[in-house]
Amino acid sequence: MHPQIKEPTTRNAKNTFKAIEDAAYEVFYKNGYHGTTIADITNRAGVAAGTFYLYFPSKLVLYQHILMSLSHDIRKEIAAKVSRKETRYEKEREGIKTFINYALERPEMYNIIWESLYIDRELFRDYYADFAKRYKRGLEEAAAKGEIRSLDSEVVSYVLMGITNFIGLKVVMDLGEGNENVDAIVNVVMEILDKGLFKKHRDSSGK
Amino acid sequence: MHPQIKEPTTRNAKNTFKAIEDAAYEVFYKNGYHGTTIADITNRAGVAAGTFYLYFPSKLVLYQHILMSLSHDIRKEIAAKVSRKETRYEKEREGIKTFINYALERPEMYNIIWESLYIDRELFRDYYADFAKRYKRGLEEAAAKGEIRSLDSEVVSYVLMGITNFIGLKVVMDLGEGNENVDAIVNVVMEILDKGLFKKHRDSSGK
DNA sequence: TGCTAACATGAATATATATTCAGTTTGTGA
DNA sequence: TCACAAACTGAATATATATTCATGTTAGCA
Repeated sequence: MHPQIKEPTTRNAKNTFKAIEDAAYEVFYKNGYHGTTIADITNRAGVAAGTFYLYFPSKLVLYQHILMSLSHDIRKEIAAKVSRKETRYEKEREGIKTFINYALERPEMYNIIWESLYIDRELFRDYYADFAKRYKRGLEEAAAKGEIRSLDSEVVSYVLMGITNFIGLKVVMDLGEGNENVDAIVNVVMEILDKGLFKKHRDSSGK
Repeated sequence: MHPQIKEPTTRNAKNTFKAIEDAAYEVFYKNGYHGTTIADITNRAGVAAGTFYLYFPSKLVLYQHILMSLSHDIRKEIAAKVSRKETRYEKEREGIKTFINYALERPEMYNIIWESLYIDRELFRDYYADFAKRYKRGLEEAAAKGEIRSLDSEVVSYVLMGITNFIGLKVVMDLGEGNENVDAIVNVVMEILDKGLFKKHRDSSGK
C-alpha cells in the first residue's frame, strides 16, 4: 500500500474508501487521467470533495495506487492460469489467451497501464521490466529443458509481450465489431511461434 | 494541412511558423501533451504567446498537426527502405530495422504517437488501422507468391506491429545503457519469424 | 515618404480544478 | 447520556494556463 495513503479503520470508512477506489477505476478508464477531476470521482462515489483528501494526499497518488493494484491483478491472473500447464508451448498459449480475455473483459485496466507512460514513467517502466523479468525466467527454464530454441531471452520476452499487447489493443479497439473470436486469433499467433512466418526460402543457412 | 491552421505567407512569417513547430516537437516529446504549456512552446520558439494564435487555433490542433506529420514521415521512411528489397523476408527485416533505428534516433516521434491514444483516440486508431492496412496488402502479395504461410493477414500484421513497437519501446527505455546493437536484436526477431520459437514438440499435428 | 496589410506583442481575461479548512455529524466506549 | 475522536462536508482558496485583444511594428509598394 502506498505509504502516503491513510487506511480507513472503521467499517463505514472502509466503505467510503472502497467507493472512492471503485469510482476512480471507472472514471479513469472512461476519461483518462487528465480527463477526470476529483469532483468526477467524489460525485460518482457519493462523497464530498474533502473526503477524498482524508485518504489520499493527491490525485496522482490515487492513480498510482490504482495502477499498482491493476498490474498486480493482471499478473496474478496470468500466473495462476499458466502454472496449470505443463509444456512451455501450452503455457505460452494460455498466457496469450488469458491476457487477451483480460483486455476484452476489463479494457479499463489495460488502458490505464498504457497511459501510465505519460503520467508516471517510472511506474510504467517498472511494470514492463518486471513483466519481462518473469517472462525471462520462464523462457530460460524452457530453454534449459530443450523446449524452445536458445535465443536472447530478454529480446524474446519483449517480442512476446509486444505480440500480446498489440493483439490485445486490436481486440479492444475493435470491441463491438464482432471480431472477438479469441481462440482463432490465438491459433494464428501460435502458428507463427511454432513454425515461423516464412516458408523456407533459398538455402536454410539464410542470407 | 489541417483546415484550421493559417499558413504564413511572407518569408518572416514562415520562419516564425517553423520555429513554433520545431519548439512544439521538442517540448511535446520532453514533457508530453499535458506537461507542456503554450508558454513553453512560445518561449522556446522565441515569440510572444499571442503569436501562437495567429497560426493555430488551439493547442490540440497543433498537436494533431505534429502527430500527422510525424506519422507521415515514419511511414514514408519505412516504405522507401522496404521497397528496395526483393523478398518478403528481406523486406520484413528491413522494416523492423528501420523502425527501431527511427525510434532510437528520434524517440520523440515514437513517443508522441503512443500518447495520442490519450489525446485523440480517433487519430491513434486511424494511425494503426492504416499501418495495418498497408501491412496486410504486403503480406497478402507475399502469400500469393508463396513466400509466407497463409494466415489471417490482419492478425499477422498486428503481431508484426506489436513486435516492432515493443522492441522499439525496449530500446528507447534502455537508451544510454548500451543495449543499442540493433542488428543483434533484429536477428533474434528474424530467427523467430523464420523458424519459430519452439523446438518440435510431440507430433507435428500439435495439440 | 507615406500607406496598408500582415505580423507580432504581452498584459489582461476567463476558466477550470486541485486542495484546504472551519465547521458539522456520527459512532462508540465509559 | 455524555464526551470525544474519527469521519465527513462543501464553500472558499489558490493556482495554473489557454485564449483574447488593444496596441505596436515591419516590409513592401505606390
